[in-house]
Amino acid sequence: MRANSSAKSVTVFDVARHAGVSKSTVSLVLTRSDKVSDKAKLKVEAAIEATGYVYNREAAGLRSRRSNLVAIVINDLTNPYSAQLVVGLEQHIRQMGMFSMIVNSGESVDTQTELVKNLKEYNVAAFIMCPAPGTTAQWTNDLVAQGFAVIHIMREVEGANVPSVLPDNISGTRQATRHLLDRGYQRIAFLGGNESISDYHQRLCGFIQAMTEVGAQCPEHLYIQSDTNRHGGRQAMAKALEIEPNLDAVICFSDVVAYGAIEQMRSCNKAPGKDIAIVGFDDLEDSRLMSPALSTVHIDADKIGEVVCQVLNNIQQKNLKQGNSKQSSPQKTLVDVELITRASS
Amino acid sequence: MRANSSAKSVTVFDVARHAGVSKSTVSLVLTRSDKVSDKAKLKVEAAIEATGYVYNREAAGLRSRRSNLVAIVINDLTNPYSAQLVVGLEQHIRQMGMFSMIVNSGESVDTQTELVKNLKEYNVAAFIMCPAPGTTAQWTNDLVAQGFAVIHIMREVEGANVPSVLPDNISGTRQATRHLLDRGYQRIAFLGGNESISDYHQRLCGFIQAMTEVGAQCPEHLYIQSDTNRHGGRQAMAKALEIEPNLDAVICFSDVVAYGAIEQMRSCNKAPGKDIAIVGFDDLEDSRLMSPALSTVHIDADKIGEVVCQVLNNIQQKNLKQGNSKQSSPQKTLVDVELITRASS
DNA sequence: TAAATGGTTTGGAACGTTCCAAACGCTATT
DNA sequence: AATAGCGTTTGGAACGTTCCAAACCATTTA
Repeated sequence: MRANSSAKSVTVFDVARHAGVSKSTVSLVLTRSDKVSDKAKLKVEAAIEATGYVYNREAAGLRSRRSNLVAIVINDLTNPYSAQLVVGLEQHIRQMGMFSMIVNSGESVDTQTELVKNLKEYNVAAFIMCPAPGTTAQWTNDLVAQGFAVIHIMREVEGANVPSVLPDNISGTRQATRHLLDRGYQRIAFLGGNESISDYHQRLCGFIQAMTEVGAQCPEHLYIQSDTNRHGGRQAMAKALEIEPNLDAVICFSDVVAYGAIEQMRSCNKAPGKDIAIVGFDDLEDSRLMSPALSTVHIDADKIGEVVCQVLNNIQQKNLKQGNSKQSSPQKTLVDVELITRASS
Repeated sequence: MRANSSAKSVTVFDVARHAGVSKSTVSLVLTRSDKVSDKAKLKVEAAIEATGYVYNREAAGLRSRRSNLVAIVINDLTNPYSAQLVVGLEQHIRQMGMFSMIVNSGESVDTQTELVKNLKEYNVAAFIMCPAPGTTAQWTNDLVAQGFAVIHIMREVEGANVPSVLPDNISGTRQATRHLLDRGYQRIAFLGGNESISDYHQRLCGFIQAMTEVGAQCPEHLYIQSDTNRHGGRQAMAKALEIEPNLDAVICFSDVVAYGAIEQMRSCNKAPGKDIAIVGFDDLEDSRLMSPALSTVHIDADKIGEVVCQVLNNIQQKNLKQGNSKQSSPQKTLVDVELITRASS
């Protein structure tokens, strides 16, 4: 708890007295109202500076019921792509005059529930979340019904009535697969990912689409699920080589999975990019710098942040106009992705 | 801004009516007071459940001036070690019944200033921060004087009157250097890091201590500063090899720097662990999984979280007792580190 | 029986802001 | 000179909680 300073804090009244105006005028300046004269505004601003006044958002929020607090509920901060995404989001949110706080569910739906419950008490305006596996449509829709703006990123929840912003996963793996096929690779595995998350289905779908488009047979025995971390990548690669020792290429669910797969290749004396081609997904900075550099599907984290903010803006506009007919149209925005080919394929 | 639900929100009064008690009794239950009968408590809890009441922390904070919001101001979320640290902190903070929010300064002191200014408006109880380079003692002390609890992690600010929790950097690089010397390496460089952050000095100091302890000469021309990311590591390694082509070992400021250095070694056809031994600092998960696995100094992120919470508790106890004699004793807690030797050395 | 005790409960005031409707001060119009 | 109009300013009430001192009630004590 905050230190209980006996010195009472500086309030609008103090500022008002110092500026020779009323508290109401000070409030108008604070809320950037346009119906206050420039003269008054200057006086008040000077008084704020002089008194060391700090705005009390608790009091303001209590009275106005408004909030400019946005919660970013991320699935796993230790995943480098998530971190990158969050940083992009943060910047755009700040640019639109709101304040963002980050919390981490660690892929646990229970933690996520607990966090959101707490955040509601803080009167956040919006939840931008990458839903943990197991998030239900019911729970999500309840949140919306309670008047919170909710936007899903990276993942969708079937039946949830909220807008989502996603990379074009299907296009990404489709491009990657086409690329491998064009280069003449034949025995291709799809490594990593997990059925409980929506992007897995989409990325796998792109793979299947590309395969069927060229009339190749889909190697269902080579869809190898795993945890979406480095260790999972190793395990998936090991299993793939066990099933098909003559594997000549792999598409990975993510770059991190690819890193694990590469480690595993190396410990089997297979050279990535030479013996086995490999393509990732995300385009982490490391993928560009490692050797051999990893071919991968680039997702523009900054662009996602931008789109999320647009969507957020739309929701707020709509809420302002329509009052509270919570008929949100759950649009889905796909952000373009781009295959980057490097030495690994 | 939060949707302006015309349905007025459920308040303590509604709960009180539903439970057949007064609002004050409800408040006592909410604040977990022990001076409320079990019977009343049960009735109120049932009413809370039935009415769908959500606690309004803005109102509560406005009246009580208390807060259980802790801000974690991290220097760089995209740095994997920072992310790991933050996750550890978050867990411990939640365990002690407080709520933590994360914000990212991105190593920019201006962003940091802006963020903290905003956070003050939200009445946060404490700032746990890894100060951005350029953070001044004056600014930090002002923050303390305003009644906020401040704890520095990972880095210190000279002259700042706040407790800090740090890994034992000196011991870490000292152990690492001793290890290399014991193994017979002679031409050792110290790669990465930057004078503007306190841990650089400490880690370099450990290196120098170990060298002088065995009577070796300190290779000042091989202290090569760089950005603390992968790219910096590459550059530093390149420079080191230019200065001393017969280099046989390097100590890196961090694992991430080591990753970059390894890439650079490889593109010069030097095998890490064979031609040049390399040791990192942080012990990221990747370091264990890569090949050759990276020797490194392990920092226990979870332990740091634990210690930070203890320190936070102490501050709060003290503030509760002493009222507001803000005579904080800025103790410094070193968390033990451990050298992990692997194939890279 | 009356009074003291000690644990519970309670209503009113307060926290610092925004909202609202009324008042103000100025210029332009009648 | 009186009025209308318009932009600016203002005081009082309200937001939902906690604090506080007083009231209550069931026991125990005198």
